[in-house]
Amino acid sequence: MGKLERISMKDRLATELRRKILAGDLPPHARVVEQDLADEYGVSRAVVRETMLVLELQGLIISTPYKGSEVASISRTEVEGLLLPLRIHIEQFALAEGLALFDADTFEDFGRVLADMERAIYNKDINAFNEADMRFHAIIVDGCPTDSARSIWDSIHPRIRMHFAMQTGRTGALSEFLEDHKRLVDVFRTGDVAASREAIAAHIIGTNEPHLGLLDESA
Amino acid sequence: MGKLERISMKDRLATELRRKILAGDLPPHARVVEQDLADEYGVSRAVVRETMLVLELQGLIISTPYKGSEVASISRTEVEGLLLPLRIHIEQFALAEGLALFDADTFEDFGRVLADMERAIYNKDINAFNEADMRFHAIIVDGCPTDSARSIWDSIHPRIRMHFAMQTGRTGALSEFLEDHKRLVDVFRTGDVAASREAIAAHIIGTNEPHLGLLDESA
DNA sequence: TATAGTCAGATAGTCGACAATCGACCGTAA
DNA sequence: TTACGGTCGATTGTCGACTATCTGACTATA
Repeated sequence: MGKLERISMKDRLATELRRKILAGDLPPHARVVEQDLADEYGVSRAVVRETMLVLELQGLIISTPYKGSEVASISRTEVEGLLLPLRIHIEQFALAEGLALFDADTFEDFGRVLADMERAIYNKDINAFNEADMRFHAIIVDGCPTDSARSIWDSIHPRIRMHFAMQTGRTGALSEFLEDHKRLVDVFRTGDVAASREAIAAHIIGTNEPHLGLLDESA
Repeated sequence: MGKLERISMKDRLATELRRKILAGDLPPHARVVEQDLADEYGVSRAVVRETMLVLELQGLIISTPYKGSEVASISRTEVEGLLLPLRIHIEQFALAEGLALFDADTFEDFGRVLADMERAIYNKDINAFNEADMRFHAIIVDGCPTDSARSIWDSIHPRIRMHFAMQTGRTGALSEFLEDHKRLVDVFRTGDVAASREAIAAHIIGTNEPHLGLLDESA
């Protein structure tokens, strides 16, 4: 068993709950009770509380003192007006600072993610595809030597993903979406920072703006 | 005693520690031990841990599993390339969404902050001035009906403030800085969203860019 | 001497229990 | 009936103790 990595219960639980929220297993406004989660996952409430705090600061959970917590709901206004522009800026910054540091390992990572995307398309597993998409962009942000980039990205990105997880119209365009990522990697390989910044912005806008037809108009 | 507000120990401790960090009482790389804080403030380690988690997600603390935590240090690159642009975008968004909702109460709040700034200048209390400055911008962000604006602002702003707290050259220009805020409020009163967005961007850039002379070149 | 093994102290990770608070329900009286 | 006030269950806030892990020092051995 590859037990090399020592991950705290808090982080594992946060990952699991995030997955559930993004997959729709925990829909917006679903009530979340600390003790229930503690029982369900066999951990203490202290762990659950720290997990909830993380998710709250990432905007996925809203909690009220002595009353409880519930899954947040994200509005279109905040995604399009606030979160997406912030995300674009972060990823552009990460490329400006980090593109020159991309090495063979980095592009191997990209390759693995692209392969996972293909597999997800073959299996028609949209959650797996979304998870791969998230890892794709995480590689970009992690490629930057400035740690806050990843930290801020983490606090913004889940909300965006959650918003679009509520949409259903994306499935039809998955293969086109994959091609878009492949083209991005090609641009990165050239090492051209300005072109890469342009490309990532166009990618994020193009794959998230509803009027381009990748997403439907519901919600 | 005005014990109307019911604020959790976690939040009170977070505020206190943030103040200490920003005031320089806890300088970058200072070691932070949970049990010591628990003893010092007479709370349990659980409270301290949740506090530290908040500060870590806000980028003021770096913690390593089983090893401990220390106060973070912020680089000029990340402030100027990442944090300031993000902050400008957030406050512009908040004005776009919230300016129309500014009412008499809002401007009373601004008035109180401006008065506190004058008092701080009179007392030559730069920490009090900075605290008032933070409240000034918090009013803007809170004026926006989109909650994430404040939540993201909270996760970005402390780092910026921390960076400039390390600088010393600001004192001489405090009165000019106050006038800048007064002019901002005047623009807000006109209700002109575009002008307000312009003004806030100019304000943030102008009061933070070192080359304008408000700050020295050290660090 | 140099290296590996062991131990002890410090510190974070986790846990179960107690205290505080909230909201709903219920009884009573005007 | 309706408003008021008390009780009670559910849930979060806080605590002290136990466990796991890390680090550095000490020791044994080649």
